Amino acid sequence: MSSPSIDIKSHLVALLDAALSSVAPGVGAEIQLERPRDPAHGDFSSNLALQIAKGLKENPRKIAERLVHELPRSPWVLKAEAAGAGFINFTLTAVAKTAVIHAVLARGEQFGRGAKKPGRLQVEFVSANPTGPLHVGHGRGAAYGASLANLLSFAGFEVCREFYVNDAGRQMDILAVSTWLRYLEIFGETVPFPPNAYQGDYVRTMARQIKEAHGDRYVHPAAAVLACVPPLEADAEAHLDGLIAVAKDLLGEDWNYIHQHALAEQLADCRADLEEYGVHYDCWFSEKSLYDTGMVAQAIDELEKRGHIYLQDGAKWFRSSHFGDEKDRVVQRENGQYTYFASDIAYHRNKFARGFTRIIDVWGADHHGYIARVKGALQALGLDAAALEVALVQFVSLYRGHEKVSMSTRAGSYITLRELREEVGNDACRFFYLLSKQDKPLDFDLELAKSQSNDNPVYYVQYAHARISSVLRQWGGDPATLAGVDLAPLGGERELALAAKLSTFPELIETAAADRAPHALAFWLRELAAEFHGWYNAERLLVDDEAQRLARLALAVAVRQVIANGLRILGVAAPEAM
RNA sequence: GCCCCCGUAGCUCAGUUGGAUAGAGCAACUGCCUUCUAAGCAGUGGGUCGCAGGUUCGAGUCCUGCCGGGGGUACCA
Repeated sequence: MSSPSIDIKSHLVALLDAALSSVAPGVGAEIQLERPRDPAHGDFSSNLALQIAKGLKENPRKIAERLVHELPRSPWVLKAEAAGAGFINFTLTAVAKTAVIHAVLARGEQFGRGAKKPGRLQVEFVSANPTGPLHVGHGRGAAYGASLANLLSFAGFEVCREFYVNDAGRQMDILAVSTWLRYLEIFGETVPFPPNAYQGDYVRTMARQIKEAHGDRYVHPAAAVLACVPPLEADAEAHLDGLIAVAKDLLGEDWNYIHQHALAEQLADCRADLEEYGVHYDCWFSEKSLYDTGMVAQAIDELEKRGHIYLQDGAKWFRSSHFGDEKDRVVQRENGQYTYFASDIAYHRNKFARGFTRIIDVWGADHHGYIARVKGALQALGLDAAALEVALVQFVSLYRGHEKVSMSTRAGSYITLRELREEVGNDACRFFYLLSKQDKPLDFDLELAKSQSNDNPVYYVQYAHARISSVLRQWGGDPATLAGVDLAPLGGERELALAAKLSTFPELIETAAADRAPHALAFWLRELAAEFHGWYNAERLLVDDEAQRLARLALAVAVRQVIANGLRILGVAAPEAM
């Protein structure tokens, strides 16, 4: 059933309720209990007296004292006292605090897992254009999204992790034409490489691969390519679009091959990168498939049927301004092509059609302007827009020392996620990202990350896990046999505090999941590790007295288990030795 | 101009949805390894919570207005 800590909480509520009906019959109040920050304020605290003081027109401190006086006795409560302005602080007995150790040992990996919750939930994250390697900004979205999904799953939700592949549209065309131009270069048919095409070396790599596989099959004279393309100087974007048009024309069916090859290469690289980073998906959803199956057209038709589409200047507009957006938006251009927004409408409509009851989109902060229009479209389609949550991940600014590293995907001059992982390490990387809330801009100093990689907080947490493992090796016994040991020898302040900390784990999972805040878990684990290290330094675990030794080992194993459970959610390894 | 996010210790950041004397890590300084891993521990110093009002028993937290930083404001994705 529920965790011991929650049982104790409801137990205390019952005690307070009894006292309340004795002190102030007929006065109703929602009894709140919280965990005080300051250990001097006990294990639980209630502001009940402060809440009812106004109605009773009495000094809250006096009410608190009377409530304390009327509290029924309990074997779990060591001390209850009025404090401060009128708080009632509870200190639990050692038995109540150490009970959690047995719970942890009994449930193991499942300790802290929330009860199964109704509904199906989707977390969509990263969803980067497969037009080049992932960069450090994606790394943040990946760390956040993956940890959030794990957290929600552990909290009891059914979760589907999804990557939306933007495999349709202009950006993919630009990648394909960039590849082709590099390919032509190899054969001496040099077309000036546009500054707004993809500059990265990986484009040259793909060009070489195509040459090795198919020789000169795709070569056309540079003069023919440039023949009827608008000049670069006049309009760089028109020039690039002209090159794409010419490429499609000259290559015919072969264009699809180059397009497909570039897509497959980049997507494979992206998947491998994320896998190495410990980020796994249940579903890779293709944007192109929305077009192929007619879902984009259907979604726009549906909007049209509902009367939310109008024609202007040859384009189809969605009346999003009627649904909270600043202005109306084009869904189908004058030239007949659908906009990105159109496929986004179809995509989100499809998410609902697949039965998700809660949809969490993790987007880069630069997309925040899309929230209103996407929600507006859902509403216009008669869907529950409130079921869509958007978590915005703010930008990562990369620094080398004091110098800001400029990041441009097209220019190819950026630090990739892979480079970052190699320099800093996967575990440190993921943990570092989670040490700041995703909705705040992050300055990531590479020099600092490297210099700090040795005392990165992640190692602090992992070290606690390794230390306990090491002690267990020295002890030589089977940790499983500790499940039923007598915990009475545990009475030290640090031991009880550590046990009390463990008992907050299930609550932490609940609130962190509800807040979509995996960073709260990272901070909590650091606190747990700190309490353990403090205890470890103050007391010896492998003492001569057997009863005490076993009790301490049981506590240590429980700590190790909870650290492992937490790190697993964050996608960080829990090493047996360091 | 309008919209969104942010402003907390020298630096990087938390702050339990309005609670008690605002906390960590890093950096600085002082101690602790012949005993289970010193990637550790114990301690010291460090604050006008951007500014000014307001709401109430009580504000870092909620409201309004300024100041400062970032992002957005396309028939791009």
